[in-house]
Amino acid sequence: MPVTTISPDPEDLTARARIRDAAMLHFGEHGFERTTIREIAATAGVSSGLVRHHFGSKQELREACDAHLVKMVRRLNDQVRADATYSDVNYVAAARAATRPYQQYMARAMAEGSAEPLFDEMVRLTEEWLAEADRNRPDPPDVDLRTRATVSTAMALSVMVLHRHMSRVVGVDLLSPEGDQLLSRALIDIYSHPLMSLEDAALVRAALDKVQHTPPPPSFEEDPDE
Amino acid sequence: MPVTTISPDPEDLTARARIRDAAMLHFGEHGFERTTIREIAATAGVSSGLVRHHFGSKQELREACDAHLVKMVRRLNDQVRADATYSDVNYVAAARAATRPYQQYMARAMAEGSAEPLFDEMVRLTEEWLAEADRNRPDPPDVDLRTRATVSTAMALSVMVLHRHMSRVVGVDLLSPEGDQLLSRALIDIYSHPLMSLEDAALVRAALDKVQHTPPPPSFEEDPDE
DNA sequence: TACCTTCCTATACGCTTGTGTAGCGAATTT
DNA sequence: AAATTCGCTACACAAGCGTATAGGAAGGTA
Repeated sequence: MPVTTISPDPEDLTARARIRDAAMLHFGEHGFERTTIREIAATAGVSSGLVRHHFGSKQELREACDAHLVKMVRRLNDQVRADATYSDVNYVAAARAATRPYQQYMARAMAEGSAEPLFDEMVRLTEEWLAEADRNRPDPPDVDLRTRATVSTAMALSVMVLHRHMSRVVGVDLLSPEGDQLLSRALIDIYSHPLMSLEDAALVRAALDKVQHTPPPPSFEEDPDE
Repeated sequence: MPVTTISPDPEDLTARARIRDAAMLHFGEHGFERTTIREIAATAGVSSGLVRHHFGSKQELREACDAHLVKMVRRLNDQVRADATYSDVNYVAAARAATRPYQQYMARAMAEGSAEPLFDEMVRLTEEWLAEADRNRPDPPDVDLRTRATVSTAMALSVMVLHRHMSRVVGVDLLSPEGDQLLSRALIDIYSHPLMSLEDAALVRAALDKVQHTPPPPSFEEDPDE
């Protein structure tokens, strides 16, 4: 399996890299605000001062993590694309499997509004993908490619961002290998079946056209007991 | 429009309610960690001590917000369901419009792993919806109803959770009325068109069966420059 | 040898935060 | 009318945080 390589012993990494990895671990697990520089330093096996020495501030450390994430995902994407053993049909699953080590951090970053370049790039890739899908489509799209790609990207990412809720409901850790199997199958099943018929879609569109010219959205009554 | 009511003047609310509303506002806008009790108190027009008096602790205040969110969404859901002016076909859009005042907070709560009961309830509703859709489906589902409902729910929530990224890319605030129009149309278009053909789905499933019995997922080489 | 840069630690500062406590006025109860 | 509760404020505290600074050890360079 050409893309597979042993990740180096943490002992072999430079302190800077260890700090970054520790930061991604903690940021991914507890979020940016709830993790302290001291915790990161502790799991990296260095002093807290060194964190500042290498990254300047907590915010800059986060940006370094984001940059590293983008770099890694870009590299993995290239690797998977270049690898002939992955047909383009199971490309999605391969890409998801590839980004597994960074999923936790990626999910947090996305949820917290960080990692903008990564989101943008994913939209770009989805655009290419959708543009191709549009060619063997009977009816013309109702909205522009960019918007549809954005929504599709968000949907794909949602399973990462909300994996805690999902795991709780399903009863399986979706970030584990078994959970990933289950999730992949569910995604395939959903992706290959429209949730709405074309007729219903037309009906809703018509309803939308009507609503568009009516007064602003409804507000609602508050609690009586307050 | 029967469901529409004027929301009461903030001046008319009890301090407790004002605090809760202010908390939902700030939590929704900046997240739980980044908002301070003092900020909440300030926008509620009360002292910070009163916040503690009414809610005990910041965490309990959050829980009160979650509870209120659940209550409101449940109520709005009942209203929309009971209202005959909404056909069940544009039910989804109506529900989204209905929850607008709470979208920001809801998105944060979901992303931060809070509001479990609400997610669970949404899954339950999606299960009912999917069960019906399953009846006019040619092929049998590959995974259980619960799992598919969970994934579908997460997807539906993604547009809320990632609305910042999406708005940035699209160039329109998706929480605004115009953005909502655009978003609705995009969702309808996506929901009414499978992103993957049944043949491709079968192919990927087959690939998954093969992968299932091979060694653990690939790990990747680290940066050479560290 | 002397000097400088790089990597790293130790310690401390200043600020913000959530939380605790004391107390006041008004309404309600007895 | 007295007592008690309730809504609310003001003030203080202890802890934890990010950040800053001073300095030591190692290694290269002149």
